[in-house]
Amino acid sequence: MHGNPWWYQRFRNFGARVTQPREIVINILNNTEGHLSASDIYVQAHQQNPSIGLTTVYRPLDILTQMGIVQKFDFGDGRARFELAGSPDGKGHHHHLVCLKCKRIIDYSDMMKEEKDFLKKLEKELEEKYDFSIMDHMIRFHGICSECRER
Amino acid sequence: MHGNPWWYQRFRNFGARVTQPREIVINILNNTEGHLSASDIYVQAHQQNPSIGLTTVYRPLDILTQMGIVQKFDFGDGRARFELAGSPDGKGHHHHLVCLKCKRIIDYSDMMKEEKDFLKKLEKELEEKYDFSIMDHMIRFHGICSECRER
DNA sequence: TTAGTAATGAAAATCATTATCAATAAGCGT
DNA sequence: ACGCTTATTGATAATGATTTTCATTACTAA
Repeated sequence: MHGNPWWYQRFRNFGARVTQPREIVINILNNTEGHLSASDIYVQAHQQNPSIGLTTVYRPLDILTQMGIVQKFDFGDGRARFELAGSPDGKGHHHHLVCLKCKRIIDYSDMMKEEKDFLKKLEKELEEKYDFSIMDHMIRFHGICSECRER
Repeated sequence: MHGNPWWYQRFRNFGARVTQPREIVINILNNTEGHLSASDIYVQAHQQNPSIGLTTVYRPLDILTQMGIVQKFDFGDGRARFELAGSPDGKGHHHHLVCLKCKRIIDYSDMMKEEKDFLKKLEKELEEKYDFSIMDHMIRFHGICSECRER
């Protein structure tokens, strides 16, 4: 409300305090491209403030995920990946193609208009039928990327 | 072709042998409801054949996932979950609502006709644009279930 | 300022998954 | 059916990401 980042209020509503480690983790996610693992984030966080340990990266990530600010992914390479969730209709919104062989990830954001139309109806139906408050969604395709197909 | 299960040929095409452990794992997935973890499957497999160890459950699951016969999920409770993929238009086809608080999973299979229409177009576009062979897809919604909302 | 409590940081613990390697068994040709 | 070749298995040990623990520190409200 006073020039505070957009997520300050969400923290308060959630009953969570705004702390430096949490702020740092959000900023790293906000400023870095790609799908970051906990230790990717740790490296950066630790540079910014060497007192921050790995544990203190996991915990903010966990709470941020519960709040719906961060999305947690498992692409099958043995470590979790994190991204800012962003709003489902905002510009950063995208989904993933995952290669079953090499685990390569391709981001796409095609046909978002059609996706939005479809999901709007579907979400409405699901929320009513299952009495469930939908906060975000995730769409993923599995298959074989061009490089793996040629081998 | 001679009364063999449907997946025999897919094994051969993939260059994999048809073995008892693999057969047992597929049958367990086929006969059991829900989202089974590796050790859920191990318990049953070990009952059917006590010589089967945990390692020999993980390995078939891995290869079956690579073949696209099995889908591997991570719902955030620290262990992977497995399901027969089934065909995207078959009867078992469904997706998930995942509660961010209690991790409860709700299966749904609503609006499959609309989903199919939407995905058919989207997949075509993605396959061409990214030169990627799509084998299956996964849709998931995150939010808060009715029980968690009331607390 | 002080009490009350949430959050941190370091280290140790947990626990699912993977690697290793000798033993076994599929599938192929004969 | 027989043996050959090699993928697969099974037991164990190793790995490594994530959690737990607990004493310390830092918010927040009164």
